[in-house]
Amino acid sequence: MENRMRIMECAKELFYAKGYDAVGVQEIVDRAGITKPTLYYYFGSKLGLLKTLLETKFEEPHAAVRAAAELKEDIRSVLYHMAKAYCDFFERDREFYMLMMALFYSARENEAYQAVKPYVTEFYETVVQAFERASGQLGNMYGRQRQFAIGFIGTLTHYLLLHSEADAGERLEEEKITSLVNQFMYGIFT
Amino acid sequence: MENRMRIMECAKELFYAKGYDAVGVQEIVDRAGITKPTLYYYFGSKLGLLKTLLETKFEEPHAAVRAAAELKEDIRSVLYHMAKAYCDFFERDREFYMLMMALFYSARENEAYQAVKPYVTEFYETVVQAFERASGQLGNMYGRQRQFAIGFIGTLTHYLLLHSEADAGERLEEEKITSLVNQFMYGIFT
DNA sequence: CATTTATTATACCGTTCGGTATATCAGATG
DNA sequence: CATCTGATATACCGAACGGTATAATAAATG
Repeated sequence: MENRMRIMECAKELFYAKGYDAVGVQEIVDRAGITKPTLYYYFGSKLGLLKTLLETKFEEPHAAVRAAAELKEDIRSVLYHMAKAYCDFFERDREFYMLMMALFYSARENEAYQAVKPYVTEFYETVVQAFERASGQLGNMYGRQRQFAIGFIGTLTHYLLLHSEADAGERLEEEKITSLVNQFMYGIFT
Repeated sequence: MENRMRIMECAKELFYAKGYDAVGVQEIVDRAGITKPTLYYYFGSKLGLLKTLLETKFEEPHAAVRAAAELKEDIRSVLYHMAKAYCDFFERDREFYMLMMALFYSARENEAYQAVKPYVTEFYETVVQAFERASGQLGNMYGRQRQFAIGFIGTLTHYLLLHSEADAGERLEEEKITSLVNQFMYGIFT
């Protein structure tokens, strides 16, 4: 059971750094200090390893975002809490977060994309629902809930992507999150 | 020379569909109806093929966005024209656009990411400069040019990503672009 | 103590990987 | 016609790929 976790951790690091397809099973087991049959004993296949990794690490952060999305507060507060939960997800395990994003943006026919898609879709629907619940506060949305959700997630994910690139190690400041949410809510003329 | 172009086209389709690492050179030459030495004659390596592909297909759309970014009009108009040029890029060759995005979101140590990074960075700086040029119109930006650029690009790219997923073939409506730009400029309370 | 069960390693499978040495072949050039 | 040059194919390279048959080991169980 200890090896099982070490394998997942090593796989995460390598998938993050080099990409799912570019990493060989041999490389993973070498880093973990075990041999191939051990990996196949626990996960059955390279893809099974990826799936287990996603399942294990996704649930908790997603629950946090969902909790924020379901808050019975005004939309400003909900958006802020969602953004906060999302950034916490990023902060808690940047490698896993970046790995998920890379997989989601990867080729549609690739098995790694197929594996991550349900998780990201579920997350995305959570945000759409938050906007639907806020219909009353936003005037007539004309069915723009999806568009808002896309803008919101797009702004956040893109910011985190470029933040992790530029300030590799630095903490994400609270006020930066507020500023992003404000920009999203009120636009750029403020 | 005809083979050269066919190889690039086939490579683009396969890289888009399955991912750079997941596609073998053999697969590319099979689809192009030629053999490996022909590919290596023109491009030297698999990575050389990718680099040539990016160089060949990036310049023109990027020039269009840069032209929009340098318009001497008010920021609303500049943003609209940039968004329009960007979406045209997407429309002209969705596969190539999606391939670029996938590469940019892929693992940092991966050679495919290294290959695409300079192009996306250049594009990104173009947008940052558009916001810098508009400083006078936006009040005090407090150095938020980068943040604005990130939000702008993030909203656009994310929208195109999910649009291409949902409405695979459908044309991108003009008014949708306007709506996105408005959302970005004025926020969601309108 | 004997047996079972979970876990791990040795050694190997056939296939595919990116890449190349060499030869051919067609068209242009002297 | 002879030669040269650009373009292409045949056939191959060693290495790495994902995956597995088999056996050993170690701890728990009867």
